[in-house]
Amino acid sequence: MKSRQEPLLRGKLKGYGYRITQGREAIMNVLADAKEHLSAEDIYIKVYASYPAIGLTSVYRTLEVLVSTGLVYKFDFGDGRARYEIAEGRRGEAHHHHLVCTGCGRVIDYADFINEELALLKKTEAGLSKKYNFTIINHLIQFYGFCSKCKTNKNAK
Amino acid sequence: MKSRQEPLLRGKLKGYGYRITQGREAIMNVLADAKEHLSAEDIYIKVYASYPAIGLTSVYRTLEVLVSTGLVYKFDFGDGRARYEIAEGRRGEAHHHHLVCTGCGRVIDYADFINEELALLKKTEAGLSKKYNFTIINHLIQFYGFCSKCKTNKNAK
DNA sequence: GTTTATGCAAACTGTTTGCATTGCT
DNA sequence: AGCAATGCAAACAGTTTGCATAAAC
Repeated sequence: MKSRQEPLLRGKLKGYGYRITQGREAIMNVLADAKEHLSAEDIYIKVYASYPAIGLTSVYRTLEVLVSTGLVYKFDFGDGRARYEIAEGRRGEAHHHHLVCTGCGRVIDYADFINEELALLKKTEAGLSKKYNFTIINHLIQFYGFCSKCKTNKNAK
Repeated sequence: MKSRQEPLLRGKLKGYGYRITQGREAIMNVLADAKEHLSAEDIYIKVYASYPAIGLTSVYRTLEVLVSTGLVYKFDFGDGRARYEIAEGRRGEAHHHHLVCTGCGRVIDYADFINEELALLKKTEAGLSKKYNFTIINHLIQFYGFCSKCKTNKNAK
């Protein structure tokens, strides 16, 4: 079921002067196919299935490269474990932001109001960039609260 | 120079049914007086100065309580160490968001466009809240990029 | 007096690093 | 051939936890 046309990241990474290794290729494929936000270990496990020679260290090092080039986003949802997500999905899937449940840790992607948000962000970025002489590469918008399940059973403290 | 009127958080914390201990009081005072975003260890050190009986563990535990009640915000700027900031400053200081330099880790608070941002956020929150049946408690907006110093010397990779 | 909070030390967890080896190009 | 990337094991850092003691209420 996994259609794998021209690998998305492969060419870009190469363009930055990095070598394409089996491990990196496998990691990029996992990221390209991922529907959810994956932790480094999630990625390691998925890659391991098709390429058992992989090491967790390489996953971290490759992710660092991908994040630093802006090809992959790194998120922190507050559970002490970073999550990674490809910047541009297979078909340039809609940009989205996150709703993070502090009760159970569930993360909901939303794209509602995203156009308005992006319009304002663009304007804000331009202003901030000028005022603070700051080159903006990326942004992060997250809402925290309680999801439908957790709002009912707020017994747990 | 530290004016300490009616402690801000004290009453609120008590209202939640928590006991007011010397350690907690000292922590809350440090947070109330803080101008910057403090890490748990920063707080520990500052509290230690006036109350050497404090333990780092208690700092963590108190912060957890304060964050869970919404009295204090917890941020992650990507350096693997959480930062804490009082939700409402001494005089209800202006709400702000962050500009995070991925080069040197510097964090700039900005309040520009904040009204427009807040207006949109409010609207977005209302929509999301309804659509996903999600109770929104807090939000996080951060821009990542390179500050004036780091954009010139991007030698370091 | 009862219960919550504390400090200490040890445990834990995710991530990073040193180094000799492998494998792209 | 030459240098970047890898894996392994060990180091690391921030945070959490168990437990007996102390302090709020």
